[in-house]
Amino acid sequence: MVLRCTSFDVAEKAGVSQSTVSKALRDGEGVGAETRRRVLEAAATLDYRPDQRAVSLRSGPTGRIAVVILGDPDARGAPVNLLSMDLLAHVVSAAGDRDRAVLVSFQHDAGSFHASYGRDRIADGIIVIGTARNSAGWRHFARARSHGENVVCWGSPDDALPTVRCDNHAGAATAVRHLVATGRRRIVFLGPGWRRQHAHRDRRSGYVSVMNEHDLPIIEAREVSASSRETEGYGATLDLIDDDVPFDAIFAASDGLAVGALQALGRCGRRIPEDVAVVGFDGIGSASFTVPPLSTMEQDVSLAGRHLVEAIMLVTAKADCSLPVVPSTLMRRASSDGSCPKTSKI
Amino acid sequence: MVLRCTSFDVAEKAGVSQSTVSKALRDGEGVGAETRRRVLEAAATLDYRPDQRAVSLRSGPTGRIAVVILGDPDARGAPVNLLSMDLLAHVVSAAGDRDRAVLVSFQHDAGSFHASYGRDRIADGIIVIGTARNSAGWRHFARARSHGENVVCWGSPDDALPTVRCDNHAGAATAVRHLVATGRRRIVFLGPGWRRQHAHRDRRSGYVSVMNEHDLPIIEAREVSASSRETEGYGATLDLIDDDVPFDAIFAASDGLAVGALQALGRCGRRIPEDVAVVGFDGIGSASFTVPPLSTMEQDVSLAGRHLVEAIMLVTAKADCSLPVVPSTLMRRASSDGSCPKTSKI
DNA sequence: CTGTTAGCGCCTTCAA
DNA sequence: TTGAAGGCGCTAACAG
Repeated sequence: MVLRCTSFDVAEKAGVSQSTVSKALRDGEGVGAETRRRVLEAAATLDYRPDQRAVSLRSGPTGRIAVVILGDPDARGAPVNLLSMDLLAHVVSAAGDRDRAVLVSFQHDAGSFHASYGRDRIADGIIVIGTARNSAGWRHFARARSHGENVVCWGSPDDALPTVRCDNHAGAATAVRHLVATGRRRIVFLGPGWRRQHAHRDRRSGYVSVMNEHDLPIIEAREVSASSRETEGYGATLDLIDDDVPFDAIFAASDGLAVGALQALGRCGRRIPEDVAVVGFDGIGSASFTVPPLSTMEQDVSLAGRHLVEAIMLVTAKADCSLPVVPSTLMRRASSDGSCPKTSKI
Repeated sequence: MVLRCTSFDVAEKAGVSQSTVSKALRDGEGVGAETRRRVLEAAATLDYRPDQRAVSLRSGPTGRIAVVILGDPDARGAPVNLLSMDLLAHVVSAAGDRDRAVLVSFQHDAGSFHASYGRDRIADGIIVIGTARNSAGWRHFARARSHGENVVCWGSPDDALPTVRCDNHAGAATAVRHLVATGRRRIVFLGPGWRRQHAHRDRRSGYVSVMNEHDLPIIEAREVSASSRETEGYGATLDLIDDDVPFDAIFAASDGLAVGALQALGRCGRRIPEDVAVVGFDGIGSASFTVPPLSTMEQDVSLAGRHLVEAIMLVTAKADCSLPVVPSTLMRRASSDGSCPKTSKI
């Protein structure tokens, strides 16, 4: 076991005072070269490292960022939203690059939300990443912010918190234009069961505007609510088929929905992309491993992660920051491109 | 902004001394009822909360657990191993249940590993979750442990660290028995390109022993190394087909490999499961969303998460603990069960 | 250039 | 029952 060893031990061994040790180990400013050498040597042989709690206690901010993954209110155990997890990974990486440690928690139950990271001096700011459905959660963090917590977020259904988001309208328009350009005319918009959210509205409006541009009919899948996006997409697509709605393409507002649609189409014998082209939105990594690989609007999560970290640092420093919009790019894969299957990643 | 407010402020407002505040807010032992009431009231109106850094500095352990996700050495940016992320989520949940905060970091580059959480008093112990390939990483954490860090892990290729793992041999045997029971005879073992690891050996040995039991031929896919398991599985399966190896089932040592196999089989026109049944191993959530849904040996990640947290707490407390083995259960889905597609989750 | 002296905010003996 | 005093380990003024 490591015996705890303090700067006093180092001081004794080097034959200097404790404060000299502190200075020598920090920047070395105002310490004689020879003295500094002795201190460094003593510290090395004793394997000394400063207690970060004391350092932090003394010098103000904690140097930590809290990341809260806000899950579905009815989620049991751990959440599995792939996009959130993907973004989490990038936020952690970006925070590391800026020398910030990251505290992570998963929260979903109303009644057990925890947002007092700043007050408790556990972290300097909070990044909330979530799906829009947990209204109680979003409200809780909005309130925490008005009580002085530093908060920025991704995925909020509204504008109560400073938000980093994707350019949903433009991305949706790009996706739909791609479908139109490849000859599709009866393009269905497949939205989530829960529609009261920013991202969904913007993606839908992008779809609508391009369809109008081309005088094509707006076709919307019925709302289906289920425990996962995949199941929603599956159910909604089956409904379309049951209702004998003619369609030759689906633009899904999220990859989860699109994956469900692929399954439903497969089960009903529709060929993809010959009979129906499918394009999703989000860019979860596993989308490229569906059969056939799913075309999607891929959000730049890496950039989003960096933006979130920059934003929380600025907010914490009380600096003004206009929150940036993250671009998305079309990944053409086999699900929307019968004539060109080689664009598939594999 | 929250003005920092200390126990001295509360003391002044309540007309008592600071140490009385401390006691009153803690357990209330040895404090008069009326005094305590006044203190609580003052604390409430001032919205006082103890600075956790000071609390921790004073009272020993940090109350935090570090979780390190060890990624592929050549990973650029953030890792995407689904099982690791899934497990991370469960570890964080389990830690929350035991009142431990979790610090997360993603590490992959040799040369920038960070393991001195204990020495720096940043956390009391480290849970390393990783894929076996990052040998340098595993070595680094093993060394850190011998220097006094408290470490437990999941996914280590060897036994240098206390490890929580799945019952790989038994799980593999279950999977292969299932294939045999449903009439398959020429069952391929599809392993990863990188074979020097515990999990792989045990899963292979489970396969071999059941095949031997039934006098069936051992058929192993060629090793293919690629940047992802999916691509490895894809390539290895194509090789099998190119080599005209006859087979009617694939048992893949991980779901990533299995997903790649599904893609390759799909592209070559083999029907699943009529021509080839496929069973994976791991239980990443998205396996149920492939087309067709993938049968797999699902590890109990939730239990694994709890075990890891328990283990690190015991190790930290210098208590003995025998590390438990996590069971896996067969999820029968359409990829291995032509006659019974309804067992699919959707 | 170095050492002494105050704290950071809290918990915990020990007297009163 | 309460308060005064002494740390936890470190940083940062201020003297020497």
